[in-house]
Amino acid sequence: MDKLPTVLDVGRAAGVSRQTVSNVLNAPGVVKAETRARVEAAIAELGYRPHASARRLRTRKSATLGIRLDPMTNGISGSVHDRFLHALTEQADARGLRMLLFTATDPQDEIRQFQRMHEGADVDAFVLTSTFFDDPRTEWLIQHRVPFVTFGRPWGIDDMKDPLHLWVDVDGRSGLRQATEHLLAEGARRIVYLGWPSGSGTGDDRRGGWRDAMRAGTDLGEAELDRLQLAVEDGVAQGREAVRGLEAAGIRFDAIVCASDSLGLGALLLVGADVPVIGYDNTPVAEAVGLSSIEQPLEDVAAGALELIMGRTGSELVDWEQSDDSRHRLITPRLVVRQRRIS
Amino acid sequence: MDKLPTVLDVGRAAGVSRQTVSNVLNAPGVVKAETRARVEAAIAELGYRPHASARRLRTRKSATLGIRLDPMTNGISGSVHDRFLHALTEQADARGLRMLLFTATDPQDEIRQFQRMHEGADVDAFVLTSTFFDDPRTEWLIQHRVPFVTFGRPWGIDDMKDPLHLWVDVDGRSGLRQATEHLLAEGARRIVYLGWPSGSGTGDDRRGGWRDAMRAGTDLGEAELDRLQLAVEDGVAQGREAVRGLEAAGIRFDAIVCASDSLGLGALLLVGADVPVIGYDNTPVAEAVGLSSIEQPLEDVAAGALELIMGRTGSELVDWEQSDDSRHRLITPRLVVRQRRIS
DNA sequence: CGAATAAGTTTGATCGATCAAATCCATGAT
DNA sequence: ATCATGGATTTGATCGATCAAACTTATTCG
Repeated sequence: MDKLPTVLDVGRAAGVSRQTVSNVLNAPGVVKAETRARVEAAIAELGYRPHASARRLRTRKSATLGIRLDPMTNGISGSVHDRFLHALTEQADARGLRMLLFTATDPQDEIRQFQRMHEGADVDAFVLTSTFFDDPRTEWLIQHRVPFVTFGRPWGIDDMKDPLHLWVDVDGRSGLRQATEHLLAEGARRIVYLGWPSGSGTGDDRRGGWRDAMRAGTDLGEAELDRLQLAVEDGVAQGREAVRGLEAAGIRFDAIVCASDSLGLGALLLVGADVPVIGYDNTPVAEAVGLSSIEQPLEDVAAGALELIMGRTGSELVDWEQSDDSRHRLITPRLVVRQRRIS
Repeated sequence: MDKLPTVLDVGRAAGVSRQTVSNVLNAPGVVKAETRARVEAAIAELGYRPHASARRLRTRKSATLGIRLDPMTNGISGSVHDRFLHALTEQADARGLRMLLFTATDPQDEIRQFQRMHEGADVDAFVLTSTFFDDPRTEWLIQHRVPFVTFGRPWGIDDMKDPLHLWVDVDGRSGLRQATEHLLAEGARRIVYLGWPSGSGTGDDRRGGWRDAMRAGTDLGEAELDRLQLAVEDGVAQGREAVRGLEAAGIRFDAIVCASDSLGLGALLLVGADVPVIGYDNTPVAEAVGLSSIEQPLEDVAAGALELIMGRTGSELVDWEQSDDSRHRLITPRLVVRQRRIS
């Protein structure tokens, strides 16, 4: 046989019509058990595989999710996105879905890609990461009724509960609270928060967790807390310099919690072994140098994203405009305590 | 308009037939310039986008490459694969190609996926990474005439020049030679090679580079070189213990070159600041701690892979069984020297 | 007993594009 | 003036599957 077998060939071999073969594959329930067995045997014998493109043309579904691969050069925290992608691909695979990658230079370009891929029936839905304030991408997707789910809350005030916006996120506030409480329990009092400038939803959320725990667990006043709070761009060097500045200013502290492992490592490189530091993201770097960190359960995030968009187990899109289920998931991260290896 | 426009709609709007529209898209040369302009205007006006699945059904091409996402190896060096994936996706995108991800539990499972995706016209070709000795996957692909290219040489003795096996790889021997020569130039003499047990092509290749340079640049005998050569499994802890063992055995050394950044970091955590260490892969960890390392130019690897399989600029498969071009690319890595940040 | 109902299967049409062959038309050679 | 030539465009068929409706056959009920 030269050509690949089609439903017609299988039907002939099993003595049934093409549609029956199709039914065996897509709606086994309607076919008599005996017939089904015969067809299944023929499928196995001929090594038949459905032609994905033909099916997609007809059904206008692709069983494929699109996700953008960030340019993401600055290594260290890039691994979060990569690990999420791993988890997502594995779980999608288990549901018979596949992930189509693409890149884009900017949000407008990304929207153009959305359009192309969705209209061409390349993908059924999109998974977005690193959403930001008033994200034009989610607006476009909602407006054009293209299904999607984001890893990351829509930080705009109103969007937050927008029923059309499905999202999964990690509760950074809880993460920082855990980290801070852990240090408090170990006897630390003056705990520094080393984070990013205000404005990023994610960063503000994490800072909030530290403040919550400090307010509840110490008697430091707001002004004092302000002094223990550092805001710099992400990066190892930035983290180090920030802590250096703190020391130079003569501000005492006995532990540090950070918004990222990059910052955490920067701090680690400067302070003595007696000052505990906790990072965020639990990257390979943290593991390698023995930096305690907050682990984002990305498997759960991926599972949540798929669940929201495809239902609990299916590989078909859920009618998300009807469904009454909750339209988001907030996942609690976990503190990983490590024994320091450097410094 | 409710439905998306098709070639027919565009044709009607421009006063031509559907095939002419198709030609404007796929063979602009055969259409008269004036007509073409009219059709292009109609395309823009209606916002027409070709339906990818329909095109694929007819042409049996998908303009998509499949690549397996590894099951998340031990963090630190996993980033090489991820960076390669980034580079590949970006360059594929520039050619109008897309990358389809999948996962597999083992080589047999992966082969099953090859079959499914290829027969379903989901992908035109595959990109394989981390090939190994007598890899059943490449054998299967060759046997079934499925186009593919590997990142990594086929380490089997005969496969190496197999004209049906397209491959790109990084010249690890050159990398280690560069690293070793750099240290020799800086005055080191007794340079340790910290690598993996024999048997992996990649590892043996790298060790060869160190030995080349040591033979040429020192008067140490073979026996002495054997003593300076460590073979352990990859990992930070393993690297550290190996070096500790060396010290315990009373063997003197004044520099270390490694087969990976994991091993390099392990070594770094143990030796004094006066013993230079050079890792391999130039991972974010290396950058963060200031470990010198060997950078694999993954953009070049990705470009080479696409070039081999799709031709210099095209987005169509090259007739690789005919082509007389070279069927592989060996890329030279680059030493990145850094100022130590820890220890 | 005949008609309504359900279960199982088949047939015709369709998804949107491209291939292959046919048609049309202007030009130049005979 | 006739016919071959080649460029530009159109028509018919097809890729492989699924949908929607039609058809068979067996079963049930008034």
